[in-house]
Amino acid sequence: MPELPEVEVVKRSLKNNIINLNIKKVTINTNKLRYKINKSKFNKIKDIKILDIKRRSKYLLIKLEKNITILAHLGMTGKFFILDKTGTRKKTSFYYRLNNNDKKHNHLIFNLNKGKKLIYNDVRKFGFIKIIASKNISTHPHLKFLGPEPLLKQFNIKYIQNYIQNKNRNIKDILMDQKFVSGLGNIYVNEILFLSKIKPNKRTKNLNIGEMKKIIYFTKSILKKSIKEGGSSIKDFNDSEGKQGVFQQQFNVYGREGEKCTTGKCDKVIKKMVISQRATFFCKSCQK
DNA sequence: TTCTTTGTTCCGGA
DNA sequence: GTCCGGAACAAAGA
Repeated sequence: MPELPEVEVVKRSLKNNIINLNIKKVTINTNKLRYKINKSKFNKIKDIKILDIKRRSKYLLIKLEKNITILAHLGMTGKFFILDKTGTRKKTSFYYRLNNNDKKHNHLIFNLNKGKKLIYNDVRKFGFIKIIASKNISTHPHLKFLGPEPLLKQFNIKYIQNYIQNKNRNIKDILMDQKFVSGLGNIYVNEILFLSKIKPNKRTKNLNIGEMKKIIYFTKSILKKSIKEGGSSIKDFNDSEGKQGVFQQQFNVYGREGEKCTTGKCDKVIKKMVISQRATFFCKSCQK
């Protein structure tokens, strides 16, 4: 369930660990992830240096020399981790929920110089990795229609007002729509609407300015907080020793069906229902 | 065996 | 043509 903050955390970790290394060889252990893997394209990235790592929405962009970019999406359970030359997993923050012995789901292995390996592991294979031309990134089908990054200034009141004009959708649906704003998933949208005190099935035409302001404020603040904490939408975040992380405890509504409302001013219980095809948690009393 | 989980895409009806 | 909601899809664990 990596959403924007988790992908950002992975990006930063990779940036600290593999930039300026060369790709020596790529071992591919599966025919397809979300999409069929084009093995011949991966064969062409031998002896090419990793220049930079970027993020757009929930996509990772590993920029290589020679106008090549590795485009990766983690899907539900995709993760990257790094092994050093002794085969020890590097102590970085981005390999949650990973069993050391789980070689079965190590689908791609990038052998780098200095004996390092970058491994893509994905239990459910809903993620994907593609090789694309760097110069075509903004027009690539996966990226072309993405809405603004929620942490940038383009995500503001005027933008929201303009976008929802003449639309009759519920606010949860539109926040999860990557064309409207890119990078939010089910978990963060549940949290944003709880903090904004707006019911998830509220029609966007019934939102007032104050509510839009709250959505913007809490979207930005919760994403920033989560990035700072190292990514929190992972249910069972483990550190390198396998100890459970503290972050999964910090959701206010997600996964809290039947528990007392966490505002502290309300004695009602968190309800769960399906809205926009996804598990939706909310407080009937606090969210209007 | 069925249900659940996710982001993304596609399709039918209005 | 456009908008909206629902279904489908991927894989695996409970």
